[in-house]
Amino acid sequence: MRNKICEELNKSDIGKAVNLCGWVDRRRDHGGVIFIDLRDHSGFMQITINPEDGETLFKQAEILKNETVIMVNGIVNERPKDSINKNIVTGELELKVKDLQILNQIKNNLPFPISVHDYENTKEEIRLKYRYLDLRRGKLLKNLKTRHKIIKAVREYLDNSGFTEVETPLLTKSTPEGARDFLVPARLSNGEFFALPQSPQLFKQLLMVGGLDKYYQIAKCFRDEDLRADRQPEFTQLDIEMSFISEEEIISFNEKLIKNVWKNVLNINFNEEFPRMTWHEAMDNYGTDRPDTRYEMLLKNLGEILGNIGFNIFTKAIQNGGAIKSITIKDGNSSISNVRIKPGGDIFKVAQDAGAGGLAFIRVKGDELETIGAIKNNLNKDHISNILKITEAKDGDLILLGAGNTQIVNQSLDRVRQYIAKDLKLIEKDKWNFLWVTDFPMFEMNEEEKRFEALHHPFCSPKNIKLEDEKELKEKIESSTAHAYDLVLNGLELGGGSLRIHQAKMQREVLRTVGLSDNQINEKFGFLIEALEMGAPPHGGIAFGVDRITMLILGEDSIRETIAFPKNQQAKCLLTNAPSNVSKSQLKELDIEITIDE
RNA sequence: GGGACCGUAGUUCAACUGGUUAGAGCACCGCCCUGUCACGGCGGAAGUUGCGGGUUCGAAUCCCGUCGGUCCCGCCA
Repeated sequence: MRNKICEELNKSDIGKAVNLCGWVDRRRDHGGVIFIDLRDHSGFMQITINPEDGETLFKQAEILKNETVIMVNGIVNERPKDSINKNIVTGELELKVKDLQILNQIKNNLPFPISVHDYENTKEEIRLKYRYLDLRRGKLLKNLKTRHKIIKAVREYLDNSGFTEVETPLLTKSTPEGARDFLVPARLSNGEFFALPQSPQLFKQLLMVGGLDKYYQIAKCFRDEDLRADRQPEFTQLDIEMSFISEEEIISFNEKLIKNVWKNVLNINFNEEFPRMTWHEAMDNYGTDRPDTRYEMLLKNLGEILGNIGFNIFTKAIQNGGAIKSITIKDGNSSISNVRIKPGGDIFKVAQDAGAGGLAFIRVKGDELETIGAIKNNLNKDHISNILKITEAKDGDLILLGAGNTQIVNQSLDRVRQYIAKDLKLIEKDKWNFLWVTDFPMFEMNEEEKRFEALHHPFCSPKNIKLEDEKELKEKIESSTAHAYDLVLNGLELGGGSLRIHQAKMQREVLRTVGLSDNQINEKFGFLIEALEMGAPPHGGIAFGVDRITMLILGEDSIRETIAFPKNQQAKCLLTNAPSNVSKSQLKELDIEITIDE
């Protein structure tokens, strides 16, 4: 059909006859001469039509509308010197048209403008409904190409490192804990359901038992939970698993893999090793397990000083086993007013929304502290100098304080820290702050349900627990640390992994600890435990969020900008109108009845 | 499940404190124009202000409800 694409053309083509296909991006009709910007996936080429070229041809060109699909045949000409357009690659050329064919006509009034010149901030709702038009606008195509480049770099790297890509089932078994499953009715086993995988976790472990040694997969995963800008019900993981491997080996290998992606896609080299931090250090200093290290304002512990000065809220916090922590805002006295940090203020509200009862503050003025009387009156010189020392606060700085339940103090100061960093524009652009967070606890207490939950998942291997000592196994496992690690980038979790449990006895014990009965364990995970009994090698791995990596590399705010056909926030596909009703006969075949009252 | 913000022409936006016939750019339709490149000029059509109700002499604007959208919390082993 065509023998060239627009941006392949250069001066060496002058005088040659070529066929081009594409869309009418824009028509400039001067009455006598008509210019058309022809657009294809590569870029633009101006085509020109004069009345002398033939009456039929000219009349055809006169009525061309934007986005009409055309094929043109003509001679590549050099443009007159004063008509060169430096803004486009083919700006020194034009195509003198001999023949023009309309391959597809368009209806009037497209839902939104396509041409880059009319690129407008279109409502996402209609962008999703007409996703194919949105794609044609170019930005999304560029994003998809970057995504492809990332995946290609990953595949090449892993292939060169001896990995095999294996597809694991999409129709699989529902498992308790974790996210809600998407269920699929199984016609041949009436009344029973498959679940779409939340991750290929157990299958990749079974591949290790099968001796595959090094596995990866660009895996679609499904979780039926509410959506966010960085969360879709179906998303893509880069899933990796290796056998006979240590935690250190996995971390350093994957660090190289990620560095390779940044090198290939952005041509950025990281010569230093990614910094590391234990989970406890992260929680202590940042109040979160995915710290954004692009800015300071670390959390400082003031419990020892302020816990016994006689200020009731502080005293209680410490007595109840909680914490008093602070963040220091450089020059906060001038940048943040009292209105904002007192009840009703925006910063106060951020802390409050995170569960904090309030937000105390201290303003440093010279070597004096300015704060409410109930705090100030109980501070002696030693207190003051210690506070200044720990908070590293100087004249003009503002110290914000949270007191109470440690988790709530951490969470609220973390949110306040992030909020202020954005508000005061403390985040430098083009920073790539990777961070490994290690040594996650195996379990945390779910206070509502009064039971332990796995912090990562119940297949992580606990550190330093001896399987032989029955008593130690039971006693120590609840408070144990996992061989688990997350890779964090600029405060966002890129991926996480662990060494897995490869011994059946340990796996049973961990599943018991998260509250499963032996019956439930056998029913839900019997196949895994059986496999572990038959010569499972020590193994471990990691999974990265491909959508998130792509989003960060592109500098987008939503993973929807990295996915060809994403769902909206109600988990609907506005293009196809899925999900939708199915016919009665379909339901009958499955013995399924819909019982929605209203 | 909860909170915040939003919904005006095909589209992007405007319309002051509630006050004429709800305006403008692009797109669309018609006419003119032989070197433009976000071409230009003249003219035209295009609106149940998401929907329903209320307050008012008067509602795009205020109130209530509802539908839709985005962001966030919960949730996401």
